[in-house]
Amino acid sequence: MDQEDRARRIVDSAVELAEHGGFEAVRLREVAAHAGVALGTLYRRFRSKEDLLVAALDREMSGLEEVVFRKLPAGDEVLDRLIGLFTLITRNFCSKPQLARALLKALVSGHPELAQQVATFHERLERLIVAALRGKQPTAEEPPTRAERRLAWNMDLIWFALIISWSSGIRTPAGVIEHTRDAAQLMLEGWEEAA
Amino acid sequence: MDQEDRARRIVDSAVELAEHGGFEAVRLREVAAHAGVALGTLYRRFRSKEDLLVAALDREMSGLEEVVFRKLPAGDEVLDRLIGLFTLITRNFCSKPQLARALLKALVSGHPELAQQVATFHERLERLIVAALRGKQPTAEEPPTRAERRLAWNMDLIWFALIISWSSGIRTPAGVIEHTRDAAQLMLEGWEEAA
DNA sequence: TTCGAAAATGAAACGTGTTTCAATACCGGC
DNA sequence: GCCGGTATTGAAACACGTTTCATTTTCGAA
Repeated sequence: MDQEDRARRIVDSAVELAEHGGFEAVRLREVAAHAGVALGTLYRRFRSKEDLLVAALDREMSGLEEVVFRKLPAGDEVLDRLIGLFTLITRNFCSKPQLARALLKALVSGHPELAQQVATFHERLERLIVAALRGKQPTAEEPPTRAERRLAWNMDLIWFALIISWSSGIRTPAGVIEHTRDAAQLMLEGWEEAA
Repeated sequence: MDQEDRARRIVDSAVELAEHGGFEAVRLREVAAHAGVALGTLYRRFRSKEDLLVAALDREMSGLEEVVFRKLPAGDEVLDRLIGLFTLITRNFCSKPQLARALLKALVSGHPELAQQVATFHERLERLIVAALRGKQPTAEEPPTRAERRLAWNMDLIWFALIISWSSGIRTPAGVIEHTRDAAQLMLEGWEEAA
């Protein structure tokens, strides 16, 4: 029951509560009680509710990375692999809607102290996209090319905006995937010959 | 001092407070006092703080539309006109950072009752983008083509994600503009011959 | 002008994020 | 084993979004 354990249990409790009732259901007194710690302990580890939920998002991303890197979406065509990746992560997010919306809300909360973590989230997503582009994980010897980073960068933004649209209630998961495919097609025009 | 007036003054007060102190500075008791109405009156017109701020965003968008439609960004090239538009709206947003962040926060808050207004925001932005693409406003006789809507749709998402990045503190206004240009170039490859 | 419904008011209350603080428990070094 | 500092606890308090409600005001129709 060291400090690590405490932090882990706090995040566990937050995730559990968020899965059922979303952002508002993550009542910090309840999180603390569930985790078996005092409210002050929670605030020693996490600067705010948003900070806590962003930590939870970090963990979710790790799970996603493990899934993706273990078995990269197959497909002979770049487009197929991209679509495979985005289908995977969109389904992954939307399968726990309340949790995903809570984590997204924290991510876009705009708290300045979370800026670094927000940046990291996008970097991790871009790494996944580059891996899907290539069909394998980039190595130190073969770092992402300029073109790859450009495309990953843009697809990250597109998917991010789409998942927020879903979170806002103006798009379905299927709509997110469909539009992501359309954007990928648009941006991949002229890709094969350039490669 | 009819109902319209009251609602207008409430939004006025919210904007004024947001300009100085951002989202947290929009304290509803203060908004109501500034507007000369009771708190209950505010809650009769607006369902929540986010609803109020989205109404303020609506008004800001009207101002932006007036500016853009009065003098559409010039340029012989499609790309120049697009860049002109996004430079304009990015500067417009970022010139009142606290206000913009407050309005964005409300926009992405995920409250289901705001879904329609969020959708409308994107539609208005897409209309501006199509106008910039053409160099003139679309008419009923010449509605946006499929290709135009596709591009506007994607550029809307890109810019939206970028402005949220700015709001999160991970990008500067110049970075937003720069990246928007890059995305526009990428998506405009093969545009001229297709037109 | 009068009447009734709708709107507005003022004030209180509630829930929850966040802060504070004194008291206590823990833990590594002597 | 003892000591000092650090982490934890429990509880209280504060701020602010939101709700409620009894009372008063406004306003259009008869």
